[in-house]
Amino acid sequence: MFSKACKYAINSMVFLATLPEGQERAGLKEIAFAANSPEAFTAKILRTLVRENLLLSIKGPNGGFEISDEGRKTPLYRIVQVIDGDSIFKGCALGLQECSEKHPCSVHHKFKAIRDHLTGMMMTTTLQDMALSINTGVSFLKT
Amino acid sequence: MFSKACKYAINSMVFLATLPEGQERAGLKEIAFAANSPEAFTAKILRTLVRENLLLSIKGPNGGFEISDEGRKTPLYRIVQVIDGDSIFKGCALGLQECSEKHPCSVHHKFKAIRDHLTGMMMTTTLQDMALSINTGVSFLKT
DNA sequence: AATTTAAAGGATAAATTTATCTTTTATTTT
DNA sequence: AAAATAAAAGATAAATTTATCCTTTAAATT
Ligand code: FES
Ligand code: FES
Repeated sequence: MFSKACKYAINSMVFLATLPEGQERAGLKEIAFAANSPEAFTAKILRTLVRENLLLSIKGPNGGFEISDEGRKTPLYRIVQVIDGDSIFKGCALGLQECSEKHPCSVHHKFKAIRDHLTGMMMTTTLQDMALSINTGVSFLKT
Repeated sequence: MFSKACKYAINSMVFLATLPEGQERAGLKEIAFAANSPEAFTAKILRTLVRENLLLSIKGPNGGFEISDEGRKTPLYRIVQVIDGDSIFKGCALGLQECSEKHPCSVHHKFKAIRDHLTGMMMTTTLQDMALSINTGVSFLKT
């Protein structure tokens, strides 16, 4: 469904979103541990998120990463789009170059309904929402 | 969503399912062309499907592949399961080792609904259904 | 200013997926 | 029986994704 890079990105962002006001900064090591992702690979992914202004990064002692205000409000959709592109939201299930009503594949109608449901869910679920669910003990970040 | 190998498998099977009674056999070349898939790679995938008894293969002159009766009735679900495994139907969206109600990730409830919808659709859509939709001109196999 | 800390950047490597090519085996036709 | 045909099998290669490592840059502390 999503690439590993994308899952690492989501889990890193959600972890940062769970941190309380005033101590929202975390270092790479801490993030990678919390997100269950390999450190160096995570670093690379975080830089992408920084470039997208979803994260702030601070160098030097006591440096690290913070989720930006924008990042906190960001829907899950955006993370997936940034890391994996939007083929999962737009592409044909069976590999036709274009998914369209005009030239549909043999599962288009059934598949589109599901894909749109997924898209809607991803667009309306923010990292903040996910973090809250974790902070209230309803769900979990790690296995 | 699905791997290329999986899309090639589905499109090859659907193509074979579109062939009319009495001339249901096709060679690798014809199949690969119809399914828009690379020939040698397709050959490898077809062998997997033969091993699963979803296809029959005949060597020698006028040889080729035919969809088996079992294959014709097979739900799309089975092709995906054989080629990609069932992580798409069972796995956690965010990478937790187990997807479960007891230890859910932060999108579990929302995601599970969608995933189950997908699973249901894939279980109830047979290759025959897809082939019929193509044969009646409602949908298309190639771009 | 010098030292330490931690991210940025870039090079490299491992693993997996996708793709191709060559030889062997089975089958049909001559 | 010999030749031709087409899939099976296995080796190899290219491309992509995942992962690690090393040097540079920026910032805080001493
Ligand atoms: S054309 Fe295949 S999903 Fe729309
Ligand atoms: S635990 Fe993540 S989808 Fe079920």
